[in-house]
Amino acid sequence: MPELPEVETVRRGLQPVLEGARIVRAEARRPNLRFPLPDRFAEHLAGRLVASLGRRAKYLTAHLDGGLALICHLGMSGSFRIEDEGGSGVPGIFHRERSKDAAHDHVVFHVETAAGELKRVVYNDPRRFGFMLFAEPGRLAEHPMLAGLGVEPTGNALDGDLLADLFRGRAAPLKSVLMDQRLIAGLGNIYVCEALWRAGLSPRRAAGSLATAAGKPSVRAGRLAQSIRDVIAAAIEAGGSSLRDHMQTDGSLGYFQHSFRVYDREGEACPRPGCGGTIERIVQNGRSTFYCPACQR
DNA sequence: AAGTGAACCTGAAGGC
DNA sequence: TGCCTTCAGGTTCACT
Repeated sequence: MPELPEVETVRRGLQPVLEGARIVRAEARRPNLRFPLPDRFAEHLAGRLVASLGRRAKYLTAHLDGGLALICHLGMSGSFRIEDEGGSGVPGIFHRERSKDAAHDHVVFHVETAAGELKRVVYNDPRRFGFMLFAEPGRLAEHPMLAGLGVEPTGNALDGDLLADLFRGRAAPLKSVLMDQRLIAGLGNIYVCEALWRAGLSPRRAAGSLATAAGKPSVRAGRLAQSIRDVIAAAIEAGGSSLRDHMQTDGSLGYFQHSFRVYDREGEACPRPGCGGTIERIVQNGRSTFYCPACQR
């Protein structure tokens, strides 16, 4: 389920259980996800205290005591859920669904929370595009997985001038450049489509066309930067997007998918007042792009 | 160097 | 009902 807003929602869901908790025992139910799990993965985790949970782009990070950090990526289908130890787990989920799902429960953390409760934190990932790796906590930013990442699309760092700089000289379409994690880290297929619609910019437009002569502000780049920040902030606020009933750590659903303006809306009328266009689906770099050819130029 | 497409893996949905 | 094809929120690798 994971673009940046979904990963941030997961982090916030895990935080109250994991921060200050002791990992009593960890289980790796298979040797690998996308990559092999680290050697002696469960042994290294047993007994550790979780100092804090963080996020960088779409990566979750956990600082553990004793000089160890865990880096986790949810891939395409990864999710965490929290269960009471010995209890029946998430309420409101059909048993049939749960037992089917359990085949993809790949990693289980048995923890004692700061409040002394026993919980299970279960990582489920049918497609296994996710992964977990160890790093040195003081050197997270230099870890190969994180070192090359671009700017976070939240906060003040992302403005029109920065975008114009990043785009300068690039012939590739806006869609592919915005998906490039080395430039902006955390956007994915949904939020790129949504941000471009909000900015009224075509996903096919050459990214370099938003750059201007040095020192001259680009109106379009400024509009795009604002749209990106707005849509990411709104999605985090809504608890992310729940496609295909993907749930948050507590079993509840994010609801930002109801705010999609173009994503997965091929053939529908463009929601921009007075536009009158129809949402189209095209394929760019092997991924679906949804946009309105009438108002996105 | 930059840009595109295939590969990784499983499940859901739609067509026939 | 069942079989087949297509598609899915991500990343990386190979190729032009």
